Amino acid sequence: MENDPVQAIATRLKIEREARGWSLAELAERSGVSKAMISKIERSEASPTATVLGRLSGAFGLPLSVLLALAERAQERVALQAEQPVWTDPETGYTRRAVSPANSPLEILDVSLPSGVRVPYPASAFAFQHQQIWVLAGRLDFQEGPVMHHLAEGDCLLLGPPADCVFFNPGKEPARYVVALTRR
Amino acid sequence: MENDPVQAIATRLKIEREARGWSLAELAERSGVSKAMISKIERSEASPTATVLGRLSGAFGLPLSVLLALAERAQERVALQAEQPVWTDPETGYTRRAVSPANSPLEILDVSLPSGVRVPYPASAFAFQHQQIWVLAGRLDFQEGPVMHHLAEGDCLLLGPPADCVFFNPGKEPARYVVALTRR
DNA sequence: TGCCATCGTCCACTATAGAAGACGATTATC
DNA sequence: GATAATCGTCTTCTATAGTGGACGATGGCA
Repeated sequence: MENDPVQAIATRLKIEREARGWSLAELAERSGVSKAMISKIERSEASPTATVLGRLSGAFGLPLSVLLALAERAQERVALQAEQPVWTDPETGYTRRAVSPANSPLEILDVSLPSGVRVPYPASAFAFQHQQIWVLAGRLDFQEGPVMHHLAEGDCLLLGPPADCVFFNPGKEPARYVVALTRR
Repeated sequence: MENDPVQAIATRLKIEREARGWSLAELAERSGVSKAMISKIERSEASPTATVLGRLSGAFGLPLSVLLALAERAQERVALQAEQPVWTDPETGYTRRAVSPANSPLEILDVSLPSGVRVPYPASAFAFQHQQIWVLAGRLDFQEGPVMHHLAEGDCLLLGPPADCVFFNPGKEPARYVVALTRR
């Protein structure tokens, strides 16, 4: 029953930070946690308190339980559907499911966007990662900086250099799409 | 983005402990965390470290992420299916879904037990709670102390005084059943 | 009534989480 | 090739997490 999550949190924290292209200083500013402490946590030289974990997950825009669920799957090779962490935005109904076992250099997300919902995504979250969007069902209007892409079922878009983006579902049915990303 | 989980952890920890009828001293012994510290955490006078949270969730037999997911839903009244914490035992495929929004005096669990799987449950986990088992699909052999109950689809069993129990699915199909429990 | 046993909280002390800033290493810019 | 950012780690210090044990309250039980 011995279950120290310090190591798992360490590797996951580093992954989340680097996936966004953030330095220690930048994550420190966004989260309000000192960069010295973040450095220690990432090297598993400290056991963060619940308060600090809450600040860090908040900076990533993730509920703490989802961040930990991702951390716990660190060494798994197979991710059963029932074990995949799901996060639903209670306001919009936007749902994001982490399909890939964690710690893989390639991550797959299964996203469902309700009809009429609009989700912005800041450029800073895209830095240092290559990603593609593939629509499984419904329609998706994707604004990439000044450019607007109209995607329908089966379409796949490769994202360019980092820009502020917006996901929007113009249809009447929920849009379901895959986000696949790899880090630089 | 301010998201201090200390209060939510406090109430959830107390619920999990009391649902099992454990005193501070008993949880302290099972988890290896001092009872003084557990008392502080339950009164949200301390922010537990990841290490301590790992020991506590381990004592409850829950992954840390599930414990936190339950804590996060503290003040919700509606629990969307996608938000309900699910835990799957990787060895047996046993799946448990927490249906009720947390902090309610009545809790509903949606359990799926694969064919041929056997799950023991110690008497200590039952103390101070009243519970019923209702089979939705498949068959379930439920051993309650020395007594064996054979349940089929639609059957509902009211549990007696605390005893060591075993869930077993003798059928070829997965068994799906509801566990409803309330605290004393 | 008196005596244990057990409950949760409080106290004194130690270990460590966490903040602020210094430091060497690396890379970009001219 | 010198200067200046910026990176992550290390150092110092303070706040607090965490432990062991004492304490008053409560509840059987003789």
